[in-house]
Amino acid sequence: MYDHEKIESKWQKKWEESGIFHTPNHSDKPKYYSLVMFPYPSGTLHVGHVKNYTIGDVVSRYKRMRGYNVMNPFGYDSFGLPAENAAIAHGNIHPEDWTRSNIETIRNQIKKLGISYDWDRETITFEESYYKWTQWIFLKLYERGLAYKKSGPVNWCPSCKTVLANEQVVDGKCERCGTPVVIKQLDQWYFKITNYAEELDAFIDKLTGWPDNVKIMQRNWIGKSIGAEVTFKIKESGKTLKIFTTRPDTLWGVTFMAVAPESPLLSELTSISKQNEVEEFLTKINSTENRFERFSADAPKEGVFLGTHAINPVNGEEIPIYVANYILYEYGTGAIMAVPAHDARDYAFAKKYSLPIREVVEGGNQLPYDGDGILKNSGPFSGMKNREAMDKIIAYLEEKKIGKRTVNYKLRDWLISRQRYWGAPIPIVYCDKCGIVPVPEKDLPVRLPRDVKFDPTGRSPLSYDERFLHTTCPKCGGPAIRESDTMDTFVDSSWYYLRYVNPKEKDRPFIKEDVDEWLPVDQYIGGVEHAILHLLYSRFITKVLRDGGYLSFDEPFKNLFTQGMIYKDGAKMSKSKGNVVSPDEMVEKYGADTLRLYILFMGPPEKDAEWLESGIEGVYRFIVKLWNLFEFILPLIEKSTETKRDLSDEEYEIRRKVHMTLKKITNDIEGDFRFNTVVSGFMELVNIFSDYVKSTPEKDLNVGLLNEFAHKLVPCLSPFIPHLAEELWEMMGEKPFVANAEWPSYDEDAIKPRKIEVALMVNGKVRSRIVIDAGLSEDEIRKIALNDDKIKGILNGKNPKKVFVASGNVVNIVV
RNA sequence: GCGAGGGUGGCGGAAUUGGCAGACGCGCUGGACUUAGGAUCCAGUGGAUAAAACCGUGUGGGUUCAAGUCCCACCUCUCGCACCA
Repeated sequence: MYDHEKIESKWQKKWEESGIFHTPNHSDKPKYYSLVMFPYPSGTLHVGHVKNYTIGDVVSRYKRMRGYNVMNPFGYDSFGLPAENAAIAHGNIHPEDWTRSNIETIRNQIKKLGISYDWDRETITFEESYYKWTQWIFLKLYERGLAYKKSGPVNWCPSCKTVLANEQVVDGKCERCGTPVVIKQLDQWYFKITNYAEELDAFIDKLTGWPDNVKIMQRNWIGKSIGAEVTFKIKESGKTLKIFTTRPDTLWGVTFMAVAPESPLLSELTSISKQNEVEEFLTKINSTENRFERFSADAPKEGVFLGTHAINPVNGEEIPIYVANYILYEYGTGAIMAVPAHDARDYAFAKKYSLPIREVVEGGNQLPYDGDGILKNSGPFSGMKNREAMDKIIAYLEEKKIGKRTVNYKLRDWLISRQRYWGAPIPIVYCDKCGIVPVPEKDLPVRLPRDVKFDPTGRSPLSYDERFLHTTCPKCGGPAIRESDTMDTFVDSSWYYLRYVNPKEKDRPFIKEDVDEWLPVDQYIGGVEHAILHLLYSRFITKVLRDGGYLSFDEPFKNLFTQGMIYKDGAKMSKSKGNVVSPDEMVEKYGADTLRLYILFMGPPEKDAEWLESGIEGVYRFIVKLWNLFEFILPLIEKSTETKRDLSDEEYEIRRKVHMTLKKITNDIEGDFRFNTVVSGFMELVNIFSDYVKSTPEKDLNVGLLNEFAHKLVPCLSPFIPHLAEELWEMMGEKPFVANAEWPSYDEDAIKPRKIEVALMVNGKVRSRIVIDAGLSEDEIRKIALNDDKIKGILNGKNPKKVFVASGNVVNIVV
């Protein structure tokens, strides 16, 4: 009887006692760093997590069997809003206690899944020993001018009561809670990720092991565009107005200018007579009902003439300046030159306010036309192809000192302050005399006090804690006030994969030599939801640390795999919908091996999949079938004295299938993680042997064949169903652990068939089948095919036009 | 609107890259064993048909001895970005 509970607890204990999954930092073996995205311990794990960790575990165990020194660590992203909110929701229990108890639970859940983590490397981001170094990273950025404080418009979530980074705002709503975000003017800390925009964009090309969709998302987010900055003079004031354009070739088609409503230039560009009208317009578009829809692409284009004019530097024309709702303050210079003939938005605006439209690119059959063509009405550049003229026009602007080549990015700096309790305090103090002073490295960590009222109020809870707040200035020794905001959790998670290398290190975040040896991560596995946030931040922090001399590689993650989600009843699992599948229940009912195998069997791992109870039952049946098969054949192998026996044709074919399956599953793992077909390969093979054993009298069974099958199959099962594989391995009389066994090799010779079945087709339709010896020449096959009775009947004496023999097992006769 | 990836039985999904479509699993049908079956085992299962011929990979065309796979046009779904000048 297959008893999963007994087998699984037995081997989990043995693995733990023997410490076989502890990875030394240095080894003769080649290294392999396998990493899964660590969880927020804001509750218990669901089967979606199990999918992530199972894929990671299969990879780790497979690579271990392939002779690598595999690091497979685990940790908890345990600071931040989710944990804090959950703690508050559960009756104001302290976030630390809440999080710790969740970590306990999760750790136990994972141990029951038989994941081969090196628990000595476990890392918890809220612990002082970790966040001390998160603060250290802040200081390193500060030293290099990459951490700065500025006042400006920020995204504020009224429900979470904190600011959010741009990356955390989705469709104008808070990424976490879905509350519409409002814009506030606040003094906040930023990381200057824009300094790395160029490299973050350029190095995407080097991420050959990343899925394309993630790379495209990062590229879009960074939003690099090449163009020119052009300076227009203001006729009335004599001052200048700079704009950014990607289409300097259309400069001669400019018929008006437009500035963003938020632009600080607005007041000086507004003539006295227009002030009231402009005020009214601003009030209107900032009203609550218009505030969000204004930023949608299909909002109507609206604006007001400011009463002033710009002078087009290339042709001296006077053009009116407008304020317009479709101009984004944060992009470019917050002002544009408008070319209605060649831009749909400018066109709509021009139509609405009856502004002139001048075509300068010939090509399209209607306006607006934003494609390529021949320039006209464009002074010295008329008659040229617009693409070719582009460079010449920029050179012309530079020569006349009215413009220059410019690169623009959509990426904006990373806002890292949070007005919440559960995070790493920003290590800064404010001194009346010295101003902003960073906390010296020797004084780290700046401890997060435990006893504070941490309910969200809109201000950091630390700002009410007098004992935390008051300190002395590290520079002058005078009284000083601590920064009370904490850091975004994404700062914590942007370097955890480095800490895993030296998790216990006291004097530094990690040891350079070790990190340089282990990194980059060979395989990173997680959800697509982190395609921009976490993955972009981690790339950024890696580059910052590299430039600070703390590590020597450019990119943290060599290969990335994004697994699909598991749905239930057509929806994402959530507590509120009551459709969460608990791994504990499944482990109890079917065992961890079955759960793991089912999750891998559900479909291609990168695709979303629907959880079906009947599906896991099917996999459980397979496991039992496998168990029963081995219970039957192992005693036969044990008591057999038979040494070697020639294989019958049937046995040869079965053995061939063993080696073919071995080859197939090895390819499927090495290829694109096609674990679903690996599992079906196991099933097929077990079916074949079950049938063989059932249909053959016991005395006629080829024990050598059974023995080979067992010794080839069980190690292959080990990464997938590790507990059962260990148990079978032991039952076979082998020494533990099969987890340390070598990945079985296959014999190419055994894959060569003795006999092959050939499909005989006439005009592409199968009309007959014959079995022939393998290795016949095409001519011989052709002859046999034409001699086949059924074929002869169909040909009825006629001569075929042509006979194709394809890949040895298909013959097509054309008549 | 722009970008990416998909459309194969009742369902999840396979198909040495142009060579016998539907592997494997679920579900379903029939049978066996049973007091019982939502357990297990056996057989069957793309559609249509008494059976064969026949029809079948979103649609229409094309290339080829041969197309799920290649080419052209279209329909449709999912995801991401979305006034980025």
